[in-house]
Amino acid sequence: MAENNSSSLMEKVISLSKQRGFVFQSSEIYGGLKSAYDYGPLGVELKRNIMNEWWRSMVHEREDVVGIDASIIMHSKVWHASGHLAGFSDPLVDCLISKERFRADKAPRPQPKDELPIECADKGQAKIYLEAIQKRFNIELKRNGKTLYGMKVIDENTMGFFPDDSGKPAETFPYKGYVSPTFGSPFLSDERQFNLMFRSQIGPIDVMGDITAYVEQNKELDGKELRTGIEEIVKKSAVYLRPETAQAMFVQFLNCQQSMSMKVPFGIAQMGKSFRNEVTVEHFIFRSCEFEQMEMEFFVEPGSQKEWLDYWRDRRMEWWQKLANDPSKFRYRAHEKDELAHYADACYDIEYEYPWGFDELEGVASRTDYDLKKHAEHSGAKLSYFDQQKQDPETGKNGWRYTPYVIEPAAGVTRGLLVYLLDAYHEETVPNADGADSSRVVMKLHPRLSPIKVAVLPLVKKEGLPDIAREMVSGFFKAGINARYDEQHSIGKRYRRHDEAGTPYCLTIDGQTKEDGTVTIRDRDTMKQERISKDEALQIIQKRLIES
RNA sequence: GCGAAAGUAGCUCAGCUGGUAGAGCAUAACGUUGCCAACGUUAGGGUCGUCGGUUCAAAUCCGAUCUUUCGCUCCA
Repeated sequence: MAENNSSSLMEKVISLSKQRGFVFQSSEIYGGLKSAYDYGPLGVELKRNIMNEWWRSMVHEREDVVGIDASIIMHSKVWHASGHLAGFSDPLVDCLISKERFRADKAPRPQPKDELPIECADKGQAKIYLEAIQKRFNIELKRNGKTLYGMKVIDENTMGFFPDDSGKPAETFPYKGYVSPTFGSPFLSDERQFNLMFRSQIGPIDVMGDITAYVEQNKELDGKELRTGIEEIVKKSAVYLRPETAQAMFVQFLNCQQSMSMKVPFGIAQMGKSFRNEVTVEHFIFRSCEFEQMEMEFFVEPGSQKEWLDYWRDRRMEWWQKLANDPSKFRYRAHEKDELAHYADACYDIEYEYPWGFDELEGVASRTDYDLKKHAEHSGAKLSYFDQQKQDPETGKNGWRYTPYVIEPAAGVTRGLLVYLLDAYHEETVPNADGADSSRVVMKLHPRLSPIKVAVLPLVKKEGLPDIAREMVSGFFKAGINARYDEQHSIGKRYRRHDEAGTPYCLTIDGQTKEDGTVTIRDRDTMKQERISKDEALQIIQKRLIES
């Protein structure tokens, strides 16, 4: 088998995705929309199959997990309680010279009397920046190689340009208290809020009307005051697209627990779309603003979270590996303390070795009781659990009321789809009809993930063979198996086409079928064929799908 | 957001210094063949990402913009 060059594997998978109908660029005929993707005829099947497998293993096959499907738009108080509305808007600043954008709270903070050298990447850049500063601020900094100097912090709010050693500034500027991390530039824009959640307005009356009226009535206000006023108006009817599906499980914790009489430990699972205004989008469908998640919140007794964290990490790892050709490409990595989100006391990332290196596929986090407590606090609901069988560890009395701890396996569907496309892609050298080498591309998707399970192919388009094939196809449909009739082109070409689509089995109807009622079944991976009875074909394929 | 590269037929690409677009594969039809990318004949398909500028003339030069890829930054 020819080894794939990993740098071009991504390109090949993207190209095949488009050609075979797995993934298309969104709005392509209008020039495409930044990092939004559509799932094509095969992609939608693959995505659903991944999600169905997840649902089956996480919900159907478990007595201790129930599912929900919550709305994408939730009460905006949910996001206040979860901390998303605060945490989502980080103040960002642009360097006016280099155009670098960075987070103000993470920037270096030179103190009064400190020099403010601007370290450029090279001499050429230094010259360009020198000119830009001269043009914009009308001061001529000194240049030494790739460093520009002459700026100094005077006090907390002021910096100055010191052209000589006299100690007197030729010009002073307001100082923001920090400089840009890469160049050390103190020439910065104001801090701006970048909302990472998608905001919209609910209600039929456009909020622009209220804003216009407000602005007209408050013409004397300055920019900052106006902004605050407008924010108030907008926020009144603002709704947000969920940035994760998890919050719905916390908010519906009591309803699920009570309606289904669930006893801790138990979980609530959900699959669906989430939305984030990512700062950067990258790697095809790996990170995009609209994405799909498969999340489960597993509620456990306080103190047992470590044990359950390990349990779910292992279960999830097994699941990913079971459906892949190469389990060695998966690993898990414990988060460092400084990497942990504010709500977590431990976290594992399940990572996959993508063409650009190991990167996240699923996070298994121990979220403590943070979320339930926050929602209890903000909503006034009693989001706790009463266990009659247990003793309260503090009072020693029978019956224990506590806020459950939460273990959260949160997987990206879209990332999973990318992983399985990458894992499935194989190029092989196989003999052609004359025995010479020819190459074939085959998507070795797990049969249960394959968009099409079985292709039924009449060897020729005549002698009644198409009728037999179509009859078999409808038999598969009745059994709930996605089959496909295909009569275009030579038989060899049809096999190769279904190799690329990842179809695991091809049934071929030939002249002998009419004589003895047998067909050939061809295996995608081995390319081996056997003759089986036409009437047993459905059973045989059903059996292989279950056992695979 | 910054830097670099790219965008020409469904796909992969060619098109040299400006002169009104080509190949292979793919697609469709007919014929022949009949088990691993067959052959023959024929056909369809591009306002060269978009907008603007220079020019007698722009796929080609210039500017802007959108999109993609890679690197940086970011990823609560």
